[in-house]
Amino acid sequence: MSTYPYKNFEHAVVAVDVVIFTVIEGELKILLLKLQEPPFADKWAVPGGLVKIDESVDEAARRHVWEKAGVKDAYLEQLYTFGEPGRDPSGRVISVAYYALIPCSRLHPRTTSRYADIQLISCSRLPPLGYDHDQIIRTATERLKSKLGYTNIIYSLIPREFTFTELQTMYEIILGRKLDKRNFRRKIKLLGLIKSLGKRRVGESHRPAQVFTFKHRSPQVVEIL
Amino acid sequence: MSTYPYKNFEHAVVAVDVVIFTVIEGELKILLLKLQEPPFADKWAVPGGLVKIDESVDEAARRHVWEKAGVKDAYLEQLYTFGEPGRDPSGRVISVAYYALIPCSRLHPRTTSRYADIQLISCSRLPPLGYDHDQIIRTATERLKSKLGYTNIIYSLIPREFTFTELQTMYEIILGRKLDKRNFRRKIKLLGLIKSLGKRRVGESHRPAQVFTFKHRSPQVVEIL
DNA sequence: CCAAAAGTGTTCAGTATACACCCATGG
DNA sequence: CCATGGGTGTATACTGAACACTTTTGG
Repeated sequence: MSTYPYKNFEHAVVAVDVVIFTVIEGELKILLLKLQEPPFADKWAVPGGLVKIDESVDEAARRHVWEKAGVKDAYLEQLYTFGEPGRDPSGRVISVAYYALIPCSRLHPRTTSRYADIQLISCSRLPPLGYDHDQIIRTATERLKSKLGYTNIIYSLIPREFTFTELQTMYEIILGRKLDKRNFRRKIKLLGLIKSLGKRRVGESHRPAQVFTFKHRSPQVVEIL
Repeated sequence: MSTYPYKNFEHAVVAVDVVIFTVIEGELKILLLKLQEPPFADKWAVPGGLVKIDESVDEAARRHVWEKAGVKDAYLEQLYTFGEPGRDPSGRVISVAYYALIPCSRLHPRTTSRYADIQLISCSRLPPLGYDHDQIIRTATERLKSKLGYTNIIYSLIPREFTFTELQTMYEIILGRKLDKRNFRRKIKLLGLIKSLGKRRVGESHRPAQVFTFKHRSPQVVEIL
């Protein structure tokens, strides 16, 4: 890096912060770490950290998802870049925020010595947060809700095999409102995004439900709601 | 900054790049600068530069709009952050891209010693661009088109006073397709975003048109198209 | 009187919404 | 046989799209 031209420029440094969503126990939850050191000791924060000199910003975000949630191929999307001086009291840090979607079945939170307490916490009962992470989480939640309506990204949040009711319930949990069963099923069928696996979910003290899966697991723009 | 904690971290630095749009001569145009030094001599680029240590990223973008276009209160919106290593051959620069909207009547491009050639160039006839600015411009153009459809931001691109046809033409130029006059007028009237100024555009060898203005000049989400 | 753009309603098709009952299973 | 969720169709309101003629001015 001897030719590095910005050596004498007093810079900001770049970090990423990742809001990791999952749906579990009938709620939309976020993976949070308990901070142990000042200036935000005992506050909570989303996973994040500085971007290394030789990795892309996307890679940095993916690395943090892997380190804290144990998943390598989560759905990951850049949200917004937060760059107010003063958002991090310990220095000029500009943060590129991301959000990730992980089905609860695949998520394995990992504690580390630096973050002894990692928890999935419901979006509707957030604890006091450090930095500007409340703002980041609000932005992420809005984006997720909005994107559910015009893309198929829910495929990345639901287990590979699911029933129609499970799919509908997942929408209802995230959107925070009830949907009409018949209209929902007609719409989803018409879009042709999912296919029946020809088997049934048995042993549940009611009529067995067909099991479905998404035909494709890649983001598409489609009018869902 | 003696307590600055990241001194020994080999960082990326942060820049902004701003795609400045205007509509003039019946076309959507972008303000471009001709680069004069390697590695992109004779290529073109959008205005941009490093973020200063004591300014927010938004402020840096606004500063570049002022320096190159002579406008202080343009509509400005963050687009996306481009952070691949290698996007700038001269060092690890992460760029937060913005786009700005300015009515042609208010735009005053300014040359500098560093950028002797500044031009407004049609989106449909872009010259060879340096860095990843073609990608940034594509992203900006898509966002602008999409946002026209569900917000009122066109207020920031049209002169303060305008006729109904001028408003419609501006949509048509940006979207690249014709709209139906009667449907368009009904929709806009129904939304109640604009008001007649009670005067007419005279002297144009056809029936005089009413002159309108936007009631409010702040971004709102409304279903336009 | 001719050219040019302003201004104005109705019809139709497609989509979104509201709504209720029978079915299959486990206990 | 009872409780529980699975599964299905129709009628109505609303919204978006297509479409043509008269008016007013300047030259």
